[in-house]
Amino acid sequence: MSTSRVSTPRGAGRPRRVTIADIADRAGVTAAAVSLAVNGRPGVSDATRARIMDIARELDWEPSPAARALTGAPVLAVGMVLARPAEVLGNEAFFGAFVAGLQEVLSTEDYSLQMKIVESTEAEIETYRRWFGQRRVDGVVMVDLRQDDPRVPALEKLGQPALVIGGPGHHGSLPAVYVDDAVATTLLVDHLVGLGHRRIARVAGTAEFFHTAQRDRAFLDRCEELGATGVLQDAGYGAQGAAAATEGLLAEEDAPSAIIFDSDEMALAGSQVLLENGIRIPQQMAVASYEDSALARTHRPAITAIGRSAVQYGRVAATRLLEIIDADRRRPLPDAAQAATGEVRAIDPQLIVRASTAGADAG
Amino acid sequence: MSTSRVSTPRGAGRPRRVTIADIADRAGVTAAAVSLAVNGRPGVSDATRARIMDIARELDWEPSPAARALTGAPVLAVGMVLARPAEVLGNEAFFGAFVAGLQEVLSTEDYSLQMKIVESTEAEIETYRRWFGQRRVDGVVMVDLRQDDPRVPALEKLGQPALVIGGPGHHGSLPAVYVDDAVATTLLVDHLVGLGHRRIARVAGTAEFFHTAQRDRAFLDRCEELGATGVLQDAGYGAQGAAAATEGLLAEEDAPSAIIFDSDEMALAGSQVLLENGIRIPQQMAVASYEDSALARTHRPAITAIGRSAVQYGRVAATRLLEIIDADRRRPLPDAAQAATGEVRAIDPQLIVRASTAGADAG
DNA sequence: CTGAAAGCGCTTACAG
DNA sequence: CTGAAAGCGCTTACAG
Repeated sequence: MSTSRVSTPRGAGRPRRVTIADIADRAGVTAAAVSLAVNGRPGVSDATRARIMDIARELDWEPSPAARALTGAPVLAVGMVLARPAEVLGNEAFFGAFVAGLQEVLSTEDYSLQMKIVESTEAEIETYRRWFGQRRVDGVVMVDLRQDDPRVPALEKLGQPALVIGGPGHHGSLPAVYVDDAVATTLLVDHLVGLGHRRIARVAGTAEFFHTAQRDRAFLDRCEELGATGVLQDAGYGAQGAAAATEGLLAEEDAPSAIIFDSDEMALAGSQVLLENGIRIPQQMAVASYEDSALARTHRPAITAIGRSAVQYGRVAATRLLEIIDADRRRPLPDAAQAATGEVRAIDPQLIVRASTAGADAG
Repeated sequence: MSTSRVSTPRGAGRPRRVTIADIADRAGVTAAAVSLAVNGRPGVSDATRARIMDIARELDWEPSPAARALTGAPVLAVGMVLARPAEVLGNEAFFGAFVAGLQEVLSTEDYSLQMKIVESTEAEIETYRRWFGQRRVDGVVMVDLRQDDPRVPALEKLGQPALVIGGPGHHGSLPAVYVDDAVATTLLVDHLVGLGHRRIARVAGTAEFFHTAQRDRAFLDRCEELGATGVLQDAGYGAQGAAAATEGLLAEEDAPSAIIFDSDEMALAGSQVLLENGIRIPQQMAVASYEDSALARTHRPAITAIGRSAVQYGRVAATRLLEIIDADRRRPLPDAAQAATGEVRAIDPQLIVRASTAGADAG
C-alpha cells in the first residue's frame, strides 16, 4: 500500500495530491531542498538528491504546473489563433497536417498547443493580448499572413515571443518561417517550359493572402524571363472556384497547354473538369500544383506538385518558436535579444514530378 | 497614462503584472473583496462591486489562471492524445475538421484544447496519468476506439472526466459519443437496393478500428435482410488500398454494380480506378462513401455519402465533455455522479444522395 | 551544503 | 456587508 501515509483530507472527495512537502517529510529535509533536487540544481549533496528522487518516484509525485507558473516558470504552452470558420478549416488538408507537425515537436518538449477559433482579426489580436496578459502561453504562432497585416504591429507591441508563418516580407520585425514561393514558382515554371510549354496558366486562390500576390508576381516574371506567356486566372476560394476557372481557360480561344493550381484541392477539381471535357492529362494539358498531399499522389494521373510538406512545415515552425521562447527567457537586454531572434527562415520547396506533367506533348 | 501607478520592478525586465492587490489598494478594500466582486459572488455591496469592476477594467487586470488553478479552480483545458504518426493525421480530412469543431465549442467557454502525439497506447495511457496527476487538464477526449481497448479500463480507474469518441459498446462505463454506424449502413444499403442493385461491395478500411467491424456486420446483415448479396473487400489503410481493392472487385467474374467505401479519400481513389477502366459512374457502377467532405461534394460525379460532418461531430463531443466536467465538479457522491454521466450519445447520420448513385441503371 | 522565510496571485473559511 | 489570515504548491534569495 503506497497510499498508507496519505491522510484523509477534509471533505473526503478527491485524494490529496502529493507535494514536495510530503517528499521533504519522508526524506527528513526541507521543501526547498526537494525543489533543488528535482530540478537538478546545485545545493544538495548527491546522496541527498538520490534519496529525494527515489522518494519522489515512490510517491508518484507530479510537479504542479500551476504552482510553477506562479513563480515565473514557463507555462509550457504555445498558442495559435484561427480567424476562419471551423468548416473552412476542416476542408483544408494543410491545416490538419500543419497542426500535426507542430504537435509532434511541441510534445517532445512537453509543450502543449492551444488553439482558438475567432470571428475577426480584432478578436484575434484581443486573444493574443489576453493570452499573454494572463500568462496562458509562452509564445504564439501567427498564420494566414496578409499584406499590411494589423496583427504584426499588435504583436510587435506586445513584445512577446511570436512566430509568423509566411513571408518573406510583411512580418515587420517579427521572426518568420516561410516556404519560398518565388523558388517554388521558378521550379514549376522552369519544369513546364522545359517540357516545351509556351502558354501556361496559373489558377490562383484567394487574393487576400500574401502568398497569392507573391506567386502571381513570380509567375509572370519567370514566364517572361523564359519567353513564355503566363496567363493569370483568379479562382477565389477552393474547389468550386478552381473548377470554374478551369472551364474559363478552356473556353478561351488560345487555351494554355499547362495549368498550375494553387492547392491540391484546386488541382483535383480542375482535373475533373478537364476529364469531363475529354481533355487528356498530360497529353493535352499538363497539370501541376503548389501543394502536395496524399490525394495529389494517389490521383490518376498523379499530380506534379511542390513538396512543401505541411507536416514538415509545422515541425520547423515549432522548433523555431521554441528557440524564440528560449531566447526570450534568457534575454540580457530586452531589445538586443529581440532583434537577434527576429530572423526569418525559409523552407526550401522541392518539385515532385509526376504523371500529370511527365512526357507532355506541349504546344 | 494608465501605467503611471505601476512602479518599476526589481530587475526592470518585464513589467510587473497588475493583481487584485492593486485593485484593492485603489478601491480602498481588501483583496478578498475584489475576489468576491470579480467572481460575481455575494459578499460585497453593489456599489462596491461596481467600483471594483471599473478599476479592474481601467487597470487592464487579467486574472492569473495559474493562481486560480492552485486554489482548485478548473484549469480550463481539455486534452486529446493521438497515437498515430503526424503524417497519417495530416492525410486525413476527418482529423482537421473534428479538431476545428472541438475548438469552436471549447473556445466559447474559454477552454483550450491540448493535444499530444505519442508512439504507443502505453504512452497514451501514461500521458493521461500525468495530465490528470499534474492537473493539466480538466478532462480528455479519447479517439480511435478499438475492440477491448486497454485505454478504457485505464481511464475508468483514473476516475476523471473522459469522453470516448466511438461506439456503441467497448467503452465500458465511460461516456461516449458516436455516429451510429449501423444506421448509416442501413441508409446506404437501403438506398442502393432501392435503386435496384443486387450485388453490392463494401471496401473496408483498417480492421483494427472498432467501427470497421461494426460496419462489416451491419452491412452483411442488411444485405441479407433485403435479399441482396454483400461482398466484403478489405482495403487496409487509405487511398492506395482502396484503389487496389477496387481493381480486385473489377477482376471478379461476378463484379458488383455498386461499391460503398469507408471514407471519402477511399471513394475518390476507387473512382479514379473505375474511370481508368472506362467504367461510368453511376451508369455502370454506383459509388457511395461513409464519409462526406468537400472533395466528395465537388468530385464529378459528386459522391453520395453519409453526412456525418466531422465538424459537427467535434462540436457535439466538446459540448458533451464540458457537461461531464461540469457534473464532475459538483458531484455529491463520487460514484453516483460518475454513473449518471456515463451515458452515450449518438449522432444521427444522414444520407446525402448525389450523382454517383442517382439514376443508376443497376443490375 | 542545508534551513527558515517570503512570495507568486488568487480563494476560502472565519471573525467581526 | 467587510477585514485579516491561512493556504494552494512551488521557487528564490538569504542566512547559517
